[in-house]
Parts: sequence; structure tokens; C-alpha cells
Amino acid sequence: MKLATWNVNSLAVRLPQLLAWLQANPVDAIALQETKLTDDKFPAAEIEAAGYRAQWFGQRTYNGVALLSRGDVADVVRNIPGHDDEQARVIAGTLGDLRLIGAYFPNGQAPGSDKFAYKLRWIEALRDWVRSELAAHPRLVLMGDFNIAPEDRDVHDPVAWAGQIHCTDEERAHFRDLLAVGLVDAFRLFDQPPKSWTWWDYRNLAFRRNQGLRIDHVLVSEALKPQVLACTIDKAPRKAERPSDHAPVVVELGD
DNA sequence: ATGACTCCCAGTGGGAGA
Repeated sequence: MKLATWNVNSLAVRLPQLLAWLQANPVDAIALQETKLTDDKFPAAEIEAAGYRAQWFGQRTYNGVALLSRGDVADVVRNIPGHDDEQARVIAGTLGDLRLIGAYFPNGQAPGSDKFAYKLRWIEALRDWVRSELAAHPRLVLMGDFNIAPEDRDVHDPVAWAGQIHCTDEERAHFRDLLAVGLVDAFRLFDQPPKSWTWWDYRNLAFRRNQGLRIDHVLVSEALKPQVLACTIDKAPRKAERPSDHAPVVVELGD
């Protein structure tokens, strides 16, 4: 079984690339972030024609998430129950005996800003909810754009990024608190090439220079950890014409 | 270097992203 997460930075723009990627990488499920579409504009027909069922939850201009899967998902949840939020950032569903949660974490803009405070509160609410989800669903995957580079080795220039958004001690502590509910970073279960990133700035020839951050993650529950066979970043879509600034992350689970 | 690019909604510019 293969799962993926990809911040597409506008599904309206990236739909052809998504469909091509799914044809080349027929994963069992994929979580999408930054669809930037109201629900009435979601391209459900095109996605169904490509062989995927879809659940979606969006809004105009910003945010928006979706969960695509080969089979039907059950018990779909949109956003964090009990956490009032105008922003469409979470979609969850159960595929077989796997609980899948796709999330688009707030950017946070700058340490000390209102958006930064919102980011931290949002992560705390997510953590509390994921803890309860884990109790009900031991086989759980939390994947998406976390907007956090967990360690310095996830940053192309840790000195320049020190204390900057995505790299602050507070964000990293919140990431560790999330792991502490019983999750593990699937990417770090394996030896990985140095300078592995999932996002590269559109500016500065950042992709060509491989100047990026690893901010998109797949976290698996302790119960799933023994079944993780591989976790990789697919840089190919970042080389396309009009790419998203993020690359997909793919995880393979054994039986 | 308070830059750079891309997307969106706007409307011939500006906010946000990361």
C-alpha cells in the first residue's frame, strides 16, 4: 500500500500534473493541500475519471484540503472537531483499517505575529484531537504540509533560517509534542540522502540550487511503524512547467 | 537586499505564501 501527500498550490492550476502524477504513481491514497477551491469548484469528475474517490474541503483563495483514494473512505471529518476555525485545513477518513488525516498547517508568517500564535494554538488543538483519534484508531497516518522544518538537517541554510518561520524553537517543540502522542516521522525511519527537501522557493533559482526545506511530512502511529517499507520525496513534479513549490512525499506500507 | 516567483482577486496593484 502506498500513500502520498502533496501541497499542489492551487488544484485548478495543478490538476493536469496531479492526474499525470497519479497515473505514473498509482498510490492508494493521496492527501492534497492548498487546493484553493470552494467546494463547488472541486474537479470531482476529472478525479473520478482517473480512478480515485475524493473527499474535499475548501475555500476561496487560500488553504483547502482533499483526500483522494482508490477505495471509499468512511467517517470523514473536516477540520479539527471542537476547534472553531474559518480556515479549511484538515480532512480525515478511514480507508480499510487505516485512519488517514491530511493537514495543511498554518504558515505562521513571522514569529511573534498573530498568525504565529494562531499556528501554535492550531497545532495544540490538532495534537489533542489526534491523541483521541489514536485511541480509537491505532493504525493512523498524519500527513501533509506541516510548515515546520523539524531539525537543522531539514534546512538548506540553518544559519540563515535560525529563528525564522518554520524553524523556531517553538514550532519545533510543537512538532515534537505532536510526535509524543504516539507518532513517528516516516522519512527518518530510513537512511536518506543529505539535503532532502520537500519545498523550494520559486525565487532565486532555489530548486536548481537545491535550496529548500523539508516541511511536508508523513507521521505514522507506533502500531504502523513496523510496516513502513519506504518513505521518499518525489522531486520529479518540481521540475515540470509551472510546478507547485512543493514535492510529493510517498510512503509505502507492507502487510 | 525590505529583492527575486507564483497564485489569487483584483482591476493596470497588493497580499500571502514559505
